[in-house]
Amino acid sequence: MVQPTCRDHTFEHPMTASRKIRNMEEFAEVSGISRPTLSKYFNDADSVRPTTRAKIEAALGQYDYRPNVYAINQNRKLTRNVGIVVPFLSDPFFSEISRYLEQRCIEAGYHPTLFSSNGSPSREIEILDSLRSIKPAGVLIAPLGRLTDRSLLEKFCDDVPTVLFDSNIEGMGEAFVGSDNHSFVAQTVDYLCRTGEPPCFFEMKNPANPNANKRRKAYLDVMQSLGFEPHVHKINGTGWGFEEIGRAGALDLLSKKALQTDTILCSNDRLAIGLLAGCYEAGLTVGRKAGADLRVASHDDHPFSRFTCPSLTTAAHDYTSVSDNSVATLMKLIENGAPLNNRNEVLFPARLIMRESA
Amino acid sequence: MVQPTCRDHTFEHPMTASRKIRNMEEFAEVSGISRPTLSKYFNDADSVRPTTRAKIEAALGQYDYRPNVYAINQNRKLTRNVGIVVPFLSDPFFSEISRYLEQRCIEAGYHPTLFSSNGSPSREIEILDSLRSIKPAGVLIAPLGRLTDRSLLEKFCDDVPTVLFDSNIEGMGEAFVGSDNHSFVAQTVDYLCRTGEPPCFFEMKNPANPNANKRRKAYLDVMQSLGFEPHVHKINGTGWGFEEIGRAGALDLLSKKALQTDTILCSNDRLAIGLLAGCYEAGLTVGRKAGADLRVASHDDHPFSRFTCPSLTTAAHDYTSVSDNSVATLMKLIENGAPLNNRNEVLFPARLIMRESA
DNA sequence: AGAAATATTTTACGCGCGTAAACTTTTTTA
DNA sequence: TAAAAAAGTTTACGCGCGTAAAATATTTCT
Repeated sequence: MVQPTCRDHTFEHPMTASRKIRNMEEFAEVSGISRPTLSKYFNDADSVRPTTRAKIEAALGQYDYRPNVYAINQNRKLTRNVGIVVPFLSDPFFSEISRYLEQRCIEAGYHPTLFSSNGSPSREIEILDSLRSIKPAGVLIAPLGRLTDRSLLEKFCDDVPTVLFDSNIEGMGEAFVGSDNHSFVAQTVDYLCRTGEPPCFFEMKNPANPNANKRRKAYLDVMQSLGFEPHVHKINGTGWGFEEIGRAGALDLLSKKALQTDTILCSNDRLAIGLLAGCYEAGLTVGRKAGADLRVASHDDHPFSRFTCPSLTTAAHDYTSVSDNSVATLMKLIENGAPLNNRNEVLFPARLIMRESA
Repeated sequence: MVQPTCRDHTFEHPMTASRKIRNMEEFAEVSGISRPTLSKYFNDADSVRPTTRAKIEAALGQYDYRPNVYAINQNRKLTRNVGIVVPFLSDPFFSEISRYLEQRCIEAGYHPTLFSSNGSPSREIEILDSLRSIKPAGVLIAPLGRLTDRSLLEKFCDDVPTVLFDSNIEGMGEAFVGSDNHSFVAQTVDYLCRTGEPPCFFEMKNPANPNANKRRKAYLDVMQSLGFEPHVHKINGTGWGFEEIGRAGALDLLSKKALQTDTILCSNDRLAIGLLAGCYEAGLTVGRKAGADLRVASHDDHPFSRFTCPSLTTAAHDYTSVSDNSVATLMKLIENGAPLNNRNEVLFPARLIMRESA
């Protein structure tokens, strides 16, 4: 293997004309603290006496030494690594929640690493393999759902403390933290029925995400309990291009004049964004104001649903609670050092956000 | 430290009732291949004789052994790790391009790790520190821009082969791969001027991203060369909530009736999305069709610009070329093992996407 | 101040693998 | 088929750090 030559120069830090520290041994010499104590310090700065800590940190200020991560971890059963796995990072919902999760892990003193399977089941498996090799203390995963290889994920969960979030897979992992889909749909349906015609339901034919199925069921439930007849429109399309699927589905539905009501409830905001685009193209106006052709509402409070035209009435995830609770649960698991007796499931209710579309 | 107890069970793989392999030594025993040869194999499967390789892979099928990543890397100058750093992963442009970059790195046999500084300069520095500790063979970074700590990044680039993408910082890193902002603006301005009133320019007052400045300059240039008077509207706002900034800026601008033209060119699509929302709220119609109040165009071809109402006319990045070229450049750097003689800069032109907004 | 409790130092070994050197086997070339 | 070349094996050492045990030093308590 070719070695870089020009990068091997001994770099002199401007504020310290001191020697370059190659390992903990050398740092022990210059700091006057023994290596085992240093080792303790780097694992937990509070485990050494304050005076010792001060000396170490003074030396750190001068010498810019950092323990070798690989050497630290190779001989350790537990690292402080945490894996965060999502199905599709380009989906703003997941990039948003990942941001929260990362933040919480860092605050808890862990090192999060973010992975996206980009909708590919094989990539999801590869990620689990990569994760094994970094010996994570724990993993937070929003699985693909229907496309997830259940037996492989199950084996993974046997070996690594794992908390599922967003997409539940029955019995998988030590815990699940997510949103209460029934609460989402109950609020939107209830609101729509109170303020106008009862909604039909707009969703993909074969949703990969388990939440979609729960939302449809909740829609049917709530409509029945309110004494209205439900109408479900299942549109074609696969993959993660929900906006385009929603747009095409809307155009198809509108051209067939298949709507029984002027109110559409979408399974999720990304479909709704596509549907709004389709309605616009078809020349239909959307909104709750008198004179509009349609009302559209949805679920998730996607970061951009605030900026659609009209802005989207939706049921919002409690991003903060979901991410706080996911991380807290994982930390508890890790610190317990053993699986929970029974699988934990926590669901957070939605918050209805009334905007202009319905 | 508490050790997990229940996870320590010796797990028996269903298809093989064989012993658990703990390290390369043990795998050498069961595979009948010596450890140094195995070591060669795991570093480069093609570096061993085909018959040997077949034996190893047969054993791998049975025993499910995987070398310890930490042990592999701790004693190595060069790893196959690659860092990918972006300023804001929740921005769909960056999540999209990260997806491409990851893919290319994997195809090239490297292990990409994705980081987002989430708009925070201090987090960007922390990421550089984390990166050092995983001894990356190279790094692809889209720096924050104006807020980036230049001297720290420069020091990092001295130590690690680094390619900048999207946001250029003069002289930083071995190469820059990005988009030709002049080409973006030239195409949109030219198109707008040919088809209606010359545009004014809509941007943030203090853009963190260097592309914004180049786009403004290009706007001024192109307008002058076409013989039109330029008008730049600088709106208030900081941070990465561009849509909201654009929306508030639009409402402010419209309420002041400060527009000199019916055509607005936005610095980027996210501002444009906010501006469209603002126009909608203000009751103005946007589009190229007769009867519309305003025309709006922009730059980036943000993944959602296809689904705004109306759909957004914009200048598209060549995502593929930028990511392919970034990764190819980095791989060349890594394999060379030495810095380039002179810094490489590659800019890709835009592709005008005509939609309904202008 | 003296004893007890707590921290630190010394010493020593191990982790899993990279890698160099010398030697042996297999394959290729003449 | 013998010699040369290539590949594999043996042996041995090192990487940087975790960590246990015993000895020593420091702090805290009575």
